[in-house]
Amino acid sequence: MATEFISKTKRTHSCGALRASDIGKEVVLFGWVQNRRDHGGLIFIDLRDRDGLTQIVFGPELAAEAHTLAERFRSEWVIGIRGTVRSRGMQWSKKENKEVPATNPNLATGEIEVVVLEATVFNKAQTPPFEISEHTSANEEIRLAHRYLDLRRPTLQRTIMTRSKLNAATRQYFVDNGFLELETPFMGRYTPGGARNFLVPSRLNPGNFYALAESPQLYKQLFMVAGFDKYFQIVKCFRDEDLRLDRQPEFTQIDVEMSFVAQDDIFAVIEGLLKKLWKEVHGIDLPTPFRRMDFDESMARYGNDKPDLRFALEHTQLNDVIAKFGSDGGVGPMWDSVQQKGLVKALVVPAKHALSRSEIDKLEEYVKGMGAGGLARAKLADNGDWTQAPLFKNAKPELKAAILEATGAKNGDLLLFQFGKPSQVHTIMANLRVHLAKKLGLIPEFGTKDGQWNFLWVVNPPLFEYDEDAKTWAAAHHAFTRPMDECLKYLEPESFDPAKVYCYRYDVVLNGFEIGGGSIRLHDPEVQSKVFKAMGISDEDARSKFGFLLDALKYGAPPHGGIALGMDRLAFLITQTESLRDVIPFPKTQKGTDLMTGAPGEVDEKQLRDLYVKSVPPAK
RNA sequence: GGGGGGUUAGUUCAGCUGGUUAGAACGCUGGCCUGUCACGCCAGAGGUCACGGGUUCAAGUCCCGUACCCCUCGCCA
Repeated sequence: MATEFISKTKRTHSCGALRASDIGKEVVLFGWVQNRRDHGGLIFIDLRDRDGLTQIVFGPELAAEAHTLAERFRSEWVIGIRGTVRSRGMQWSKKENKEVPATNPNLATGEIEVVVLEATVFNKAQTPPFEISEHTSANEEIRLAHRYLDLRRPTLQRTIMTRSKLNAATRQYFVDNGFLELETPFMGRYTPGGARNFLVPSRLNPGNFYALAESPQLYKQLFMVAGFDKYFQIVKCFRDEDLRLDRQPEFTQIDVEMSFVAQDDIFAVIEGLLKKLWKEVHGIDLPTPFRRMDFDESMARYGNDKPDLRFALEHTQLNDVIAKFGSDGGVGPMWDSVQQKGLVKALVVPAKHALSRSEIDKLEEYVKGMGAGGLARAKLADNGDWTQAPLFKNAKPELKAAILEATGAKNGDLLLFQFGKPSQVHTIMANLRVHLAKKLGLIPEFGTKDGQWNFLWVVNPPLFEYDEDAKTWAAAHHAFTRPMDECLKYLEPESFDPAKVYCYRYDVVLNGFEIGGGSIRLHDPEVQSKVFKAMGISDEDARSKFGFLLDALKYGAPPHGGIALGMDRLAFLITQTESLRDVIPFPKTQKGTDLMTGAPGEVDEKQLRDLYVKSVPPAK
């Protein structure tokens, strides 16, 4: 009967389509039973598909057979109905003390209902482990285990459909602008450096492994060498690193590379794309060009290279102030830190956000969790006294005055300090800043208030960073980034100073999340060789690691550069959801497992033998 | 690898200072109900208190360990 129904009776509308203008039409709807309200006589059912909800009504005298069937309907049964669209009846309003139209303003289809003439059941459903609705409160673990049910919920359906829209708009944008969508291998050769790779054993080549691409970086540069001067791809990438709220082991990038361009050209292309995406999804016009900030400035003021500019709570670096007074300042630990090439930073919490002592103690616990020794503080009393500030007990008044001047702190404000190893001080203060902003209600715990889209380009970072362990200079990002022309002299032997080499690298940041990053590449083999030399990598080393790319650059490589945007992060931010997992249909847990399929799982001994692989579980 | 939070009914949670038969809401099952819309009313079923040890006359509750989930530092060129 069900199969007969579906072959004879074709769907005429989705469950979100019908309006008052359709009244009188005979329609066929298919969908899931969201909800049954059985009045003994009349039965109301909200029928759901991905487009919305439509109220359908079964009356005993209208279609007795369908009504009898509907008495047995339960949540999530899949049914089909044929019926007539009609206006909803009148309803007695106690509030207004008169008859009012029984419309439901919460539904797009709330002006109408479909009175059923014929109904069929395609499938019954077990009672689901959680309610399939907008307002489910089931936790993520149970939802991930039944992801196919979670994906049936309107919220998730909307974000997944938005993602589809982002994909379509992205392709449209690049194609319209003359880009070619080209594909690159997932399985490639392992290249050292960067993220840990997932490895795939080669059956045909015993003992050898493919690496899953952590990005198409090298291939897209080779496309430039080959002359495909505008490339894009929406592509999966794989990185075997620890997961976070905004990191999954497999994720999607919008990968872009262009020839004959300078940094500004790439910015314009990406700003155009983001403008289009925000217009498409939110109907708003993002102001462009985006703000730009030097990497060094971002580190100094915010402690990282992805500052959230929706609020202030900026850092102040106090090294100069502390150094000016030296050991006379009376704050020994800070002076020691400055002498040991450490960093001293302060953050002012304005008086209006008054924090209790126990709240500040909680902040101290929070920063200790990141390895801080403590959280030095000074509460400025209304008379200007420094209270709760043991560190400053012997501090010179002039030093205190200088700190106030540098930070702009006023009576009633709270000063928080970190000092020590620069990278650690930056990280702790950067996280403290965001943590405080959430706690003080300056930004929401997650998501984005409408209109608060703070885009930013972070530009001009140093090319190298010093590797304390290896005692060498290493590429801060990758070795194929072009140094700024005015910095090239610091690669020459007579004025060698890697710390002063800045480069054409850029990150695009939105509300504290890095949504993309790229660089202008090194296409000149001579400069490339100097860069390797600065890192202590010989030509032979470089050749053995990146030989094919270095070769390619010698055969007439055009100047080129590119960027990759994190599609998942973009989707997560644009949909204002809580986590990347909300915009990935089948995401993995923090340990990289799939709670639905049970991946990763064990395999047969024979499968391992075929691959010449032996499994050695960790000793307990 | 480190720090923090969590795990009690199908779901979300409460369960105090260790003390009789572990509760609530929603959901589920049955009944009643012709204008509801997260319908309403009545009744009922539903528990390996994550797992393993330990302390105790007595453990959901205290201690130790393990597993899993979440946030985070490290890591992510």
